[in-house]
Amino acid sequence: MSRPVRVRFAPSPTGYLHVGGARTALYNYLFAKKNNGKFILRIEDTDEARSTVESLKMVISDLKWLGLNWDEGPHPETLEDMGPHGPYKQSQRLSIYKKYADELLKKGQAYYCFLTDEEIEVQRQAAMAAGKSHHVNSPYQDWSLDQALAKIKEGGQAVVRFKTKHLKKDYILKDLVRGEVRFPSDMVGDFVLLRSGGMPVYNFCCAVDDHLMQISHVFRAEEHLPNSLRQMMIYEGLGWALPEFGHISLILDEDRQKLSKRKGATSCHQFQEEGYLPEALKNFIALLGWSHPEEKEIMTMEEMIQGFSVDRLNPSGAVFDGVKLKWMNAQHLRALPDEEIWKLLQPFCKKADLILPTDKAWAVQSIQTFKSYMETLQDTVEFYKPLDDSKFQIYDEAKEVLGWEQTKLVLQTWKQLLSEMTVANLSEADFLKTQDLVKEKAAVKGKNLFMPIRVAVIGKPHGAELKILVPLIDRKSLIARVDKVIAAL
RNA sequence: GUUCCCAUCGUCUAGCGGCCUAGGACACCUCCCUUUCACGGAGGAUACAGGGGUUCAAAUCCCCUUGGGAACGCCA
Repeated sequence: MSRPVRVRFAPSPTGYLHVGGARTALYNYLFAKKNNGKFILRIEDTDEARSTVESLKMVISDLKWLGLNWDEGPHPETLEDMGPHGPYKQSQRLSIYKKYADELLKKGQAYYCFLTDEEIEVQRQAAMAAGKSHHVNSPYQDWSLDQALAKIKEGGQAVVRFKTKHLKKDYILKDLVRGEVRFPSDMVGDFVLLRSGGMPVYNFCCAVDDHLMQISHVFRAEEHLPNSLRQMMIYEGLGWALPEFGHISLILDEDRQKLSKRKGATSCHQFQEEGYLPEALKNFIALLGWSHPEEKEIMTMEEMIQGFSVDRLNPSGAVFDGVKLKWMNAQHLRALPDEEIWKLLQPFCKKADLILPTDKAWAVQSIQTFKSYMETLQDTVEFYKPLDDSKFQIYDEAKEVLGWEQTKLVLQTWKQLLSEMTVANLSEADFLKTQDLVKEKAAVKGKNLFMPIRVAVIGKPHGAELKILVPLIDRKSLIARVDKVIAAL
């Protein structure tokens, strides 16, 4: 209990950060912060075929976007190791793994195995046919180390396997979220520690690093549960004390399968591009498998940290509901100060080639106008499009309004009034006055009056209140729009 | 197939033996606000997978069944 809290997030860099990984990182982060511990980022890049520096940068950029800052690990900018337990990239720790593999080899707890893929496949087929679990049964497990070394000298290709046969017992894992989990030792076969090229495999590096980096608690996804048995065996073989483990439930898709890239957005980067706020994404994924003690729904990071505890982690899987995420994003977005929203919006406007006024008063006024409509930054751009003359268009949903018999008269009357004015932009009162005059002169009222005007202003019959929308557009532009709509009648 | 995990409204969840004729949130429906649409407000419908125990008392504990999921790699 006195052990200082040190947790880690250990992604393998194979692309942008997946939301499942993000949640694992988040829980580790929250746990560290809550307990005055350290949050460590370790890079599991021992799969040479899949790991790239580009991918590492992607993962790091997502982590940075989320604001999950780590105390030890690759530096967020330079990628250079920071912290006393480096290197933090497993590909740079090869000699360390080799050393412990040798130790296990010498103690007879691991052995060189010369089985080929083909031979293993034959075993597997036979086991399948017999309806048994297919674990490798290596004829080399009882070879002496010298015997194996001699064969290697002759050019033999060998992997190092952990010997499990003699381990006849149940391993009990006291899981922080699942309680006692009992694994029969024969649940796994002799698993690989070192590949034939000498590159270590996940379960081995993970155990070695967690121990060496003095990790106190391991929170990871449920899919790793069976790996825990292998890692427990390694810890036992090396005579090390186990860290605490907590296996978090899986995030599922609509079909209740493990959320995969094949179905919709799954990477943090995608959500960023779609205009989600990191605060909202974190809030949402935090609630997928955890709940605040006071059942808070919309939370700040600080509230999550304060309310976080392992016993509120839910062991059952959670379906990722994009609709709720959107709602949550809207809540966070609308809670932001107007200037802040405007600032966040700029990259999205730029991407859409929107040319908008730059003065602050206009910006704030426009944000207030659209605030109650905003869900993501990306879709907020849609509300701004009609405000850019070059992007003004008449939407299909306006067709019905254009077909009304009074529409032409209303628009012509309004245009006439606008033309007679001299102000650059109408004020709210100005607009209301013109609307009343149109009502009077054209003798049209109700939706037959304001719907055509709305279509002339934004190209569609639904949207924010006209009296606040109109002042955002200059008068000349308004006239040009009316002309366009009249021409389309 | 084998092993392990899981099981409350459609979804996320609260609930850790009596406060539960099961609470909240998203979504849905109705109404109010509103000369549109949103926002907001007020209501509504909807769940303890099934069966056995244990107990005075079970959504809560145990067992079985069923259903779902994951893992069984020289991936992580």
